[in-house]
Amino acid sequence: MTQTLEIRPDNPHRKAGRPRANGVKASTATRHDILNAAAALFVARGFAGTSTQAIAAAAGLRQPTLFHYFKTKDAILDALFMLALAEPLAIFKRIEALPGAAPARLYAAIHADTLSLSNTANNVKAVFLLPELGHPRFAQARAARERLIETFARLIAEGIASGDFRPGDPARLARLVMSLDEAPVALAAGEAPAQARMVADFALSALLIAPERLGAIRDEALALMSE
Amino acid sequence: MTQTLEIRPDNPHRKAGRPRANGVKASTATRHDILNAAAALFVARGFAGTSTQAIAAAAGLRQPTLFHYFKTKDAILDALFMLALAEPLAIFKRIEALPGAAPARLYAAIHADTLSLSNTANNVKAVFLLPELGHPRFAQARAARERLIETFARLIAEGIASGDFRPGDPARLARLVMSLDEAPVALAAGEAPAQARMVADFALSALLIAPERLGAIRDEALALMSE
DNA sequence: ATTATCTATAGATCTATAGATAATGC
DNA sequence: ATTATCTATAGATCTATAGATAATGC
Repeated sequence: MTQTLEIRPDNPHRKAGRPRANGVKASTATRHDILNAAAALFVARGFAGTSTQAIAAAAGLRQPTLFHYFKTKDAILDALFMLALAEPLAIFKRIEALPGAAPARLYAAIHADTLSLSNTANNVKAVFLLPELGHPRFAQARAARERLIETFARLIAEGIASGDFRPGDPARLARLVMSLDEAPVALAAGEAPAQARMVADFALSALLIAPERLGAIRDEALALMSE
Repeated sequence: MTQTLEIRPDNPHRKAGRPRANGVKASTATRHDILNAAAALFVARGFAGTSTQAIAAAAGLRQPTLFHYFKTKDAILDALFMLALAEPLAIFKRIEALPGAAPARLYAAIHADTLSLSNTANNVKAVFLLPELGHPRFAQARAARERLIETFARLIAEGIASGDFRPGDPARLARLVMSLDEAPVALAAGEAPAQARMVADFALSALLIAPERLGAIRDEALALMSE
């Protein structure tokens, strides 16, 4: 598992096209470069606080060139939302179909979500903290993220029903878990796995009636995922 | 305790001044109204995505009137940050001086922080999720918030040393706790105490080696605070 | 005389479009 | 012929200032 969110070069064989004004050889994955630059800037300055000029400059382009790759500025943010959601959505779907007990599957989901988001270049996960996510024009991305939270909620409800988790409102607990996943963290290279484990351990310890089972549940979860 | 963050009317006896263009009688707490309007808009649309025109309209004023109360748009956000930080900073200072054991004091801190933020009109707490908090011009607010996180970290370190909490990196755990406190939640009226309890219970359950002590710790914490 | 507001507007953006241009590909 | 880029710019903002105005206070 742990497919990275690496975006494939839009056109790996590209040679045509006017040279860039800055003289730098064009990347073969300009779209990817734009998304990376935009993610870093949106997270640092906000969406409205980042001009298309700033994104273009960070990607080594003139401002109007962005509109060759994205119809509007909104479309850039939408692509980032969808990019950060694609992998967790696929993994969660798989996890929900697995046979294991609720605690191990919840551990696996939290672990995979934190890891996938941390994996992505330039902490794409932090885009979910942007207020724009709440705007109607990004309803699709918001709905996809709600599906992730609902998966957490279902697994939590299952664990409460089975007597593994302490009683509580699964929907609210699921939101707390998601806010742990999306906690803004500056990760050095290679720290993502440790962060994923810390977050999943923290969440499961909070939910379990018998937290001394954490180690066994972690092992079961990681075994589930490596199948 | 639980002093609310209610802002005092800047000038409760005001009668002078040109009438408003919208005909509505001027509030006696215009500054307060502006902050409330701005908080709701910043959280919904982001800081740069909210025009001073929009804030003024929501407060029943013409756009330039804002600048009678705040020198710049930045100053509005800065006032919001400081407003949301004032109460937790005061409470944390008190808690650190209290004699109780680390778990109860940590419980008290988390509970008070979640409650204080939820108390404030218009979910001011969500302003801490705005990317602008990271900008140098808001360094003072960011530093104040870091002091809150350091209080969590000190209490967590103390609890680990005393054998109450499971081992871990106090600084990272403190950030996880803060992200629970600031989890974006739409609270109906009167739900804030339940949310504060849920967050504090969740955090302490995750940290304690013996989570069956949670009930006793909660009682101790609430007793501490009502002294 | 003081206060809180207003109207008008300068100057600085910022998004997106139109259309030219300099490469490669055939 | 197609592609990726460029330059130039229209039109729509948006912040903040200047200075007038309509109340109350003395």
